[in-house]
Amino acid sequence: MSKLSFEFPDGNQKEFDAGVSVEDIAKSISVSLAKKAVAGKVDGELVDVFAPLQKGGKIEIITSESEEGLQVLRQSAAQLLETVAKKQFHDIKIGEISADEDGFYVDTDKAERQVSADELDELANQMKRIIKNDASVKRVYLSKDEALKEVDGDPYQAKIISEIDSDNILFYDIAGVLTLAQGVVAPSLKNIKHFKLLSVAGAYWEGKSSNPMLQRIYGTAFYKEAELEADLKARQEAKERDHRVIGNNLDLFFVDPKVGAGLPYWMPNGATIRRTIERYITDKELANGYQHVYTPVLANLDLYKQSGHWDHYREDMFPPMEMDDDEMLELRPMNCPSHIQIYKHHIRSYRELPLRIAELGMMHRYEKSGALSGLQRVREMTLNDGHTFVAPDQIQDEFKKILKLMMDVYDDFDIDNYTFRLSYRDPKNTEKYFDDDEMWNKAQSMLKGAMDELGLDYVEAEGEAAFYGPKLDVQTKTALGNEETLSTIQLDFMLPERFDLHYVGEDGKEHRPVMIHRGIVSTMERFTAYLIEMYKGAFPTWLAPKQVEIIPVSDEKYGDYARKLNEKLSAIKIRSHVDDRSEKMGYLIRDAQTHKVPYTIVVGENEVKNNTVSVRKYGEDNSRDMSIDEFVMEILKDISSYSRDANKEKESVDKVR
RNA sequence: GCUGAUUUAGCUUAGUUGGUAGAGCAUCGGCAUCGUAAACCGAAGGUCGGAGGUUCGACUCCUCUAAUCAGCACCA
Repeated sequence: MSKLSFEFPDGNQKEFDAGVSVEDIAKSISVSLAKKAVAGKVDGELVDVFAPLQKGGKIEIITSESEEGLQVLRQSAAQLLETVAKKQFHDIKIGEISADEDGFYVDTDKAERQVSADELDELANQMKRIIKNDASVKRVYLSKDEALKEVDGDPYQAKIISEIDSDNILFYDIAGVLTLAQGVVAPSLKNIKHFKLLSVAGAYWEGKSSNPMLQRIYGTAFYKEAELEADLKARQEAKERDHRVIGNNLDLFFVDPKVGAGLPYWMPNGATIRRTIERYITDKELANGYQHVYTPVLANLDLYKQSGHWDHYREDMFPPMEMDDDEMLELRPMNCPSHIQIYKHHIRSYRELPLRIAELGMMHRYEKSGALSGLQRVREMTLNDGHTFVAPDQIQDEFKKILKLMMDVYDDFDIDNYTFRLSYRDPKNTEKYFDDDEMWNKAQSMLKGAMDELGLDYVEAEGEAAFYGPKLDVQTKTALGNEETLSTIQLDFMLPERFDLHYVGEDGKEHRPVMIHRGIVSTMERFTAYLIEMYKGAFPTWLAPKQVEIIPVSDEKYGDYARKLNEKLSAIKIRSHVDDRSEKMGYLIRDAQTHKVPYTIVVGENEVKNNTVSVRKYGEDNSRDMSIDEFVMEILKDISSYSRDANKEKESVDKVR
């Protein structure tokens, strides 16, 4: 029998006979380790404890303590859920089942009616019964033919089996039911003590919308009760962070179904936040060499035919309006063609490059109804858009400049939880994109090269590019954990070609510029939603709709002092307000706190006498007495520094030089 | 768009064997003028998302439709 060599995490090497299992290997170290082992990991791949190993490599024994141990627990729970689902519904079909850092899921398909949320409790009870009475898991290996026979009548399982590259297919026998292994299951189910079935939702088979939709059952599981409870609590808290909830509570925005889905209204409070962001980013861009413009939201459809949007982006566009004189007008889905018109309006010299055109450009996209979500996904949005026209040899430099600007802006907003994603076209589905292999390859490698040169980490994703070029996307997560793109920088060789753009070079000849599309603070809608969730509605002073709430202890006696103070603050553009409603002071303070006003000022007898204010900052329990001038100094400094800690400044900007 | 669920006063929500709706907060009116998270009393406010149907009678049952939510697919 041949020998296999294994290397342990501590560097030790050991040899075993081929066909040895992880359990055997663990036993050779210690019996207690073998007992604790829930799986093994060979060369980075999880394996069942009992699986006969056919090749050696780096080996790790997985116990409940590790990340992978948790994954095994969840996979076990998923496989158990599959078992009870099969017992409960004899005609059920099973699609993909999976476990990850968020929990686990099992895809099901039932002829009559899909599994409903009401049935989750019953399924969970049956899972518990098996864990209690019959927790052992037997391994059964079937040949491919036997396996296909076993899952007869279930096309999804048959498809999965047919794609397995082996004639030795592992099934788990749980309580007398065979389930195809779609991951690694622990030796026993007795560790599944703390789990919860969370919800059901549709999910396309194999993730393709052309395929039938299955019913996905979501759940989660932990080794420790405290961890499960913490997780459930975190899910609850995520809902409290939801920008739609906060937006309603703080009266920031709303969507009226009678007016239209995905068409948000900004209430004065939300509008103030948006206006502050807009002023900030406009000033920032003007200071960085951008020229701000205004261009029409409507244009002749021909413009979007020439740009390629009509061919490649029509699904996301509103249908054109046919006018009396047969002209077709289109609501723009993107601003790039508009800025191209600005570029083309004059003959451009190489001396003007890079030419940076920016606009808070309103666009309309016909988003699928199911995609709409508060301010995160809407049908009318205003993008912090910018297009730089550069000579080919300026691409790298301009890319870096944009990235530096972006990180500078992120610092001002305290955004530090994001990842870079290089988004390429899908090589298998090229008809979605402009057809020019050479340009795609060039643009993609240029982007990658720039990122590598800057030494920044990124992930690469095929099929995420814009139809006209590859992009660098900045990916963030919403409160509910969904990934979304915030900022983006896109390289475009196509539109300059399509619109026959040129500039006059030093040599007096015409040259083709390259376009860089970029959005720094995303759309006003999405960015505001992101900030609401990030700050949990407690906006830093410079962004807060109301910065100061002044509360007189008694309106009759101290109201005048409060109003005079308010005038003084308002005169220097501090967003201040006197709450002179005839309510008890405690009530007014509570109101200011629940609305997360950064500064609450109480004025009464002492303050009037000493010409001072009693200041309570949001998040602090104690109030401080200070003179009015001291307070003005403090809040002005707070606003001008974007409410940042002085020592935190400029850290990430330095990363991009 | 798809699967499932939901839709009751401005907001949050109660209301199952079908007999035309209760509450808290907010609002308004009184009363109180009060030192750091909700004083007290009273009033007004909904025909139960919309349309159609079954029924003597529907918020409660059925059909269609719209929107919202979870997720999938799609995306700033």
